[in-house]
Amino acid sequence: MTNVREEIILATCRLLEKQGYPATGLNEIVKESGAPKGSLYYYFPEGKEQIISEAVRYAGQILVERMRTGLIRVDDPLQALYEFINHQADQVEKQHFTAGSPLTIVSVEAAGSSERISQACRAVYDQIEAVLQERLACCGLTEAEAAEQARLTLASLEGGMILSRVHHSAAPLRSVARHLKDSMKKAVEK
Amino acid sequence: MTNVREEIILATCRLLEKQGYPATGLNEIVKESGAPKGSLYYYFPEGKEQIISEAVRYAGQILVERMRTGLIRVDDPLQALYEFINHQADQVEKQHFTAGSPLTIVSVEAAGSSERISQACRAVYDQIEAVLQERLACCGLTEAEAAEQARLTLASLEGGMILSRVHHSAAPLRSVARHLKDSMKKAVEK
DNA sequence: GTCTATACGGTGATAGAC
DNA sequence: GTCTATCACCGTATAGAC
Repeated sequence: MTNVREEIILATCRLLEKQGYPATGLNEIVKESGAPKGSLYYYFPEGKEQIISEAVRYAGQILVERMRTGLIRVDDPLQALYEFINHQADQVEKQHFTAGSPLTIVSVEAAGSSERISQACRAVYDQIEAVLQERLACCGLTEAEAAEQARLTLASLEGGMILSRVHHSAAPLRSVARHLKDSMKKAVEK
Repeated sequence: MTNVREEIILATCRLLEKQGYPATGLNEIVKESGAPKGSLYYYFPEGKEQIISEAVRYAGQILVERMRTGLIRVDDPLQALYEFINHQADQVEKQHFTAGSPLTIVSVEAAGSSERISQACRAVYDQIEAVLQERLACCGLTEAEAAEQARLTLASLEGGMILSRVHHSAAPLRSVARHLKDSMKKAVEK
């Protein structure tokens, strides 16, 4: 992958987190990336859908990897998850609450308009659930229980991101972190 | 409020749930509403931001009212919440997973671009939290505990809506409903 | 209140020179 | 690989007749 191509993807990711899919124009991407104007359709001959799809995959890959490594840095899975979400809250706070990977916003926007982009989003979500499930299975849950908990964790996380963004405050995300730790601890102990 | 004005608001709500804020054009609103072309800027002289803001407020009002009445139809607050979320899941299912009030998508999209619309979204979220908090307080929680649970419930709900939309399945939302009932029951009993 | 016409800029996309 | 020019279309918004 050449440098220019990657710059375009990175710039697209940044713009998507802030503005979403329809609001992000190709001209804007060119400007933000600093790429030569003629390069867009050279590297992405299938146009906007291709660029957005690849950006979602790219950002998703990074997020999944960050989760995977983050969740094994601490022995206790629940404590690890707690710290990971709080770390996410720190990041979002630093970036003035416009951040959190393009995933949330793009998946909602593309659900009805682009099957291609939707599919890219779904793939990332599935990976995230898989990572969570694998890590939560270490708590002594059955596979089905771990899968269920993973999905619920993901839902809370997404909701927390939204509320933090809307309220311009990291508090909702931190509430989610605390609550998930406590409630799952009880679920495991029972 | 004249009929035409209301039709415009209603049409805007429908389009917003499907497509979001930047993807919904004024021409599209005119067409969808069946309103006379000349009426848009007559009823909404401040343009697009005004239309969207009012649509968010309108849809939010309906949602809040539906929650309020839904949550008191059953004696047990937790059971009432459970049934309400499942009812939402039914609705979303019927509308091919493009529905769920314009709130989620617009709040995320407008967070960085329109303070006016953002504020309208925040106001609705605050009302929803208030309704939840009031109802959950009946479980014997302190006011602070009820507020915290209300926020967490809202986060799970939002996340569940997103996942259901992305997966074209009501399952995530139903998981959220079940889990909230169970986990809060334990929290109350302890 | 509503209609038509239009201004003006932006959009995604393509063609062809270099 | 990149640039420039250009396409047809869309967007929001406004003006003025009726």
